[in-house]
Formats: sequence, structure tokens, C-alpha cells
Amino acid sequence: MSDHKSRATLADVAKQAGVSTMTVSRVVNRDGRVSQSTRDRVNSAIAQLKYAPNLAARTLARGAVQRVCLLYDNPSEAYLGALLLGALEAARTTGVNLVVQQFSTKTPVESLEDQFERDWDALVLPPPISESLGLRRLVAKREIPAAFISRADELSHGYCIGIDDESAASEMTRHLIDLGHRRIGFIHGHPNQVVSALRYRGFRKALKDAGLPANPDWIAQGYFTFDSGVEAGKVILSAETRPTAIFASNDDMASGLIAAASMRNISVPGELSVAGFDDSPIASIVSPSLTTIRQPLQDIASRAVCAVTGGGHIASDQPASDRSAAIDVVPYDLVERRSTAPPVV
Amino acid sequence: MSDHKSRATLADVAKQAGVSTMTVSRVVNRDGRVSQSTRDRVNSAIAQLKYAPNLAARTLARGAVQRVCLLYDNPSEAYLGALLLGALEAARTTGVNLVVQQFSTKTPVESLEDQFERDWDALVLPPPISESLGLRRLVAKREIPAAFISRADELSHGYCIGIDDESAASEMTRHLIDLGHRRIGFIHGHPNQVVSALRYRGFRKALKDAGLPANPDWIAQGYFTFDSGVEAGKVILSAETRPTAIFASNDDMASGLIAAASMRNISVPGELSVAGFDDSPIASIVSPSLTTIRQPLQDIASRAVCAVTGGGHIASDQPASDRSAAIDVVPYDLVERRSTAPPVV
DNA sequence: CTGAAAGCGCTTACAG
DNA sequence: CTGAAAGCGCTTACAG
Repeated sequence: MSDHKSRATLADVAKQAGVSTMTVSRVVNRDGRVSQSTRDRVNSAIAQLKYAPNLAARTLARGAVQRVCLLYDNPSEAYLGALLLGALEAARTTGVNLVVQQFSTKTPVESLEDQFERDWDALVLPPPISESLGLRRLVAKREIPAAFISRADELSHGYCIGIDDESAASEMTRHLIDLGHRRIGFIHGHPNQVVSALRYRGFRKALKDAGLPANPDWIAQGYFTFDSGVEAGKVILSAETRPTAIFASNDDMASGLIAAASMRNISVPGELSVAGFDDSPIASIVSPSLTTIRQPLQDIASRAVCAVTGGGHIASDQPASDRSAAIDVVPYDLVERRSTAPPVV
Repeated sequence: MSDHKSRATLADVAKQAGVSTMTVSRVVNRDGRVSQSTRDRVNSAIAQLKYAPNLAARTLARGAVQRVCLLYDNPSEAYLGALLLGALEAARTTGVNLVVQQFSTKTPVESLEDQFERDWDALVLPPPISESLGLRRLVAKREIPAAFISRADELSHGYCIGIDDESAASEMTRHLIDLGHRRIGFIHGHPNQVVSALRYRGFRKALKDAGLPANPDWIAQGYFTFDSGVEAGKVILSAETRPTAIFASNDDMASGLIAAASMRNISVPGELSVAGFDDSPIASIVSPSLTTIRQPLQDIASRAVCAVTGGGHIASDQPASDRSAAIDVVPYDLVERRSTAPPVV
């Protein structure tokens, strides 16, 4: 009645449409077995009353998963921001609560075991946490609904989603080759992280496919930091014959590399093309802006949340056996900006 | 009974402790009127059963605010990340759902009016959205519970929280003066944003207090971007007599300024001290790292969410009249890094 | 200080 | 295709 004060409920809509609450519930939840005419009547009542379901009531009645926990290590705030945005979007549509919690790879896994079902009901694990073996074991043992944001790989239990780092690195290398580069260098990522090896492998593969050599003088170790990019740049750029392009395993290092080039008055991309990876904020800020690989983090996080909540309220058609472990590989984008160009002949 | 499958409920705890569910509820919610012995018994039952309240049931029973909406324009993902982290923390403790939604200052305010009470029940508004007059009017008119993250100022309705930009800028300027600088430049922020004027005012005030002149040759217009920092830097650094320090209104511009100095072989901080504002990610990445102002964004967002939810479930002791408009000013930090140093005499 | 009752708004079986 | 009943786990009055 009173438009003010309180929101419309199922009962209000039912009354207005002259049906039972059950029927309204069916319409709202897209249950097939409602006649078109009834459906229309209900929908117009919903529109009139501006009805929206009460999430708390629904969750309670369904006995549904209530709290999804997103663990984070200490990523950049930008990375975390993209993840959270996607996770929140999915949380809204599925009606779950999102809880976030810091978790160092050094934290004992046992602490999580106690929290399961007390503090949260499912887990979303971004890298590098997703690589923790102890965590994977715990998830399998306790059968915790979990989504690993990680490279696609064998999982005894849970859902895995991510881009194919190796093929992304190959594609970036091929991009440089296609521009005409023949002398191409590489800066490794942190030796402890799985993606470092994958990106290097992709680089080598593209080189090999093109029949190009991998000159050790043009390959240097980095640690994913700006400073390590500067250092690696100094090393590579002092080689007797310089490469005309260098692929750094992430944007922070690529930016450091540009700084190193600038110190030596080597112009980018005129005398040196630079490619990065991640499309982090610095990629657009630095000058020249970086050609890089972007992964759809927001989408990835969103799908991860949906996966552990059973994809929203629509019951899964798939047999449980198929859902105990599943893998999704999502597409990435090669973002071409101003740091790469054909070599000057 | 069965430890597995389902979580313990109030009833389980009540049974275990030999009391009514009401009493357990009182203990959980820290209601005073429970004898110590009963309280102990209940608490030990809670611990034994690993009981945690079902948020959905609580929200439903309380008829509490359910969904807080955080509007965002298009801030950096890092800024948004910090905000979301804080908001989620508060959402968890107060038991509300956080929904996020993009909102351009060009979006018609009316679209929000329809969403109120259908899509969300309260609003958290970071800058620059918080400055929108149309939005402020709407909030007042519909009496939407809202928290403005903004400079402290007059508000007809709602809660306002933020740092004092003017005094932060003064303090940064004083920091440079204390280091021994007498020739200090400034780069303006975007002319459309309120904080730009506040930061400039703080700069001028500190200069005036120290009896120092503000040389127009050392002041340039910027737009909060890296490139505008480069441009402004070029202008100021080509002055006949150069300043020994420059305060840029944000970190992106300060980074651009460092790049401009590097092009002219002016060493930072040797020949030029550079100060920024915001402590954005680039402040730690750039070389030398930036002395800057950090605002406790996470804490601010957290308090904003608590404010609109009535500070959690504990009923406010304050009369309603006091709560229709309130202002909180939170402390900032001056983070000293490597971009500022005493001038070389 | 403690408890019995009713209800928050929805959904899940169970009927027809 | 449609509906009456019971219940999800809590809290808010209301009693004592």
C-alpha cells in the first residue's frame, strides 16, 4: 500500500496480480511452468510496484552459499581493484556476500581450515596463492568449493580459470617479428613464479618457429620490479650488438627498461622497441606508452565467483562428476601502443 | 549433531548451553543483561560448535539496510581497489551487501532515483561524484542515506569524510621549506576539480607564512596526467632562475616532472626536489621514489560504509537530528621518500 | 536476568 | 499450470 517506507514484497506483487506468491516466485526465477497470460500480469505488477527480490530472504530460504572469500597476497592495488570489481559484479547477480582476506603464502594453511563454513563457504584464489600446493591439498581434502585463477593445469578438485601465458608471450614475440625485428631480447620474470617460465617458453617458441636465434647476450634476469628492469636493461643494452627489440615479462620491468634506454639516449621505439605484459596502470602512464598483453581480470574474477556459487541460482544441468574439476582458458588482448615499431634499417 | 554438512545455528548453541535461543542471541549481540555464568556457558558452547551467525537470517530479521552502493566514475584501478577493500571490510562486519556501479558525472541523476530501494538502500560517493550538486540535491530530497568522500564542507543532508587537502598541501610545502628550499615551484591540478584549488591554497599559505614569494615563473598549469607534468616541467625548468623544489599536485604529474628533469639532465633530488600527492602506485615505482601525501583511503571507505549503515548493528545513541549531517576529517601521512632533499648550496 | 511467540521475505517440497 | 503449508535462522517486541 504505502509507496513510501518499505519495499514491495512477493506478497504485494501476488496480491496486485491476483495470484499466489508461489506463482510470482516462479516468474521471478524464470521457472517455465507459468502460462504466458499469468506471466504478463505478474510482470506488469512487478514493474508497477518496482519489486526487487530481497536477497537476504532468498539466501536464507535457499540455504545457498552465502559468503565467497577472495584471498589476496599483496598484489598491486590496481590488480586487486580489477579483481574486486569483477567479483563484486558476480556477487551481486548471484546474491552472495564477498569477503576478502589477506593470505600470505607463508601463512599456515591450517588457519583456513577453521574458517571454512564459519567465516566463508567458498574460495577464490588469485596468483600466486593459487599455486600453493598446500592450499590445493586442503581444498581437495575438505572439498572446499574453490576457483583457482591460474594457468590451466591439472587440478584434483576445483575450478581453474586464466589466460594461456605461453601463447600470449608467443603472440607478443611474433608481433615484434612481424614488425621486422630479427634481434630480439628478453627479460625474465621472477624465478619463483610459474608464469615467468611460461612466458619465456612462449618467447622461445615464437623465435624458434621463425627460425630466429636466441642470443644469450640479449636475455637477462629480472624480478618483475621497475628497478630490476633498469638493471636488466643496462646489461642488455651494453651488448656489443644491441637487439632492436626487447620483450620484458611485465610492464614494470618494461618501464624500467625504457628508463635505462633513456639514460643511454637510445630512443624508444626509434632505436629500440619495448614490449611489456599485464597492461598495468604504468603501461599507459609511461612515455612512450607500452605495447602489452591485457588479461580480462574483471571477467576472470566474475567467472570465478560464479563457478564456486554454482553459477547463480540456476541449478546446474551438469552431473556433479563433471563439476569436481573444470578448466577455463580465457582470451587475452595484445594492446598495441607506442613503444613498438618497425626497426630502423 | 552432525558436525559435517551444515553449520551450527542459534538453536544448536542454545541446546548445548541449556538456555533459550533468545539468551544466545543476547550474548552474541553483546546485550548487557545476561549473567556472567550464563554468558560463559553460552560462549563455550559457541566455541565448541564453531558457531557463527547466519548473516542472511540476521539481515532479514532485523529489516536492516541490505545493500550499500559505491558509485565510481573512472578512477585509477588502484584508487578503486583501496576503496573497495575498505568498503568490503566494513560490509563484512556490518553484514551488508556491497554493490558497485559506474556513474559518470554526465549521467542523469534521475536514473539513480529509480534505483533507490530497488537496487540499493544507501550510497557511498567518492570524488569527483561527491562534488555533484545535482546528486547532493537528490540525496537531500529523497533522504537517501549517503556518505560523501570529499573535503569537509557544508552538507544539507548526509555524511562527509575526507582529509584536509589544504593543510596537507601546506604541510608538504613546509616540508620543502624546512629542508632549506627558498625557491619553490608548483604544478596545478585539473582546474575542474575542487581539490586543485585546495592544494594550491595550502601551498600559498605555507609560502606566505614563511615569508617566501610565489614566483609566477615557477607555477604552471597541469591536468593531473603524467604528460601534463612533463609539459609543466618543461615550462618551469626553462625559467631563467630555476626553483630548487617543485610541488606537483599529484604523483602522476610529479613523475612527469621527474621525466622532464631527466631529459634536461637535472638530477633529482640533487638539483631539484620533487614532491607529489596521493601516494599512487607510481610514487613507489618511479625513480627516485616520490615524497608524497597518503590518505587512508581504505579506512575512509570503511567508515563511509559504516556511516550509512548506522555503524553496524549497534543502535546509535545519538539523536536523529545529529545524524542528518555529519563531517569527519581524517589524518593524512606525509610519506618521505627519495625525491626530496636539502638544496645544494 | 530469561524465555515463548510471531514474523522478516523468500523457497522447497508436496498436492492437485 | 497453480497454490497452501512449512521452514530457512535470526530478531523484535512482549512477558515475567
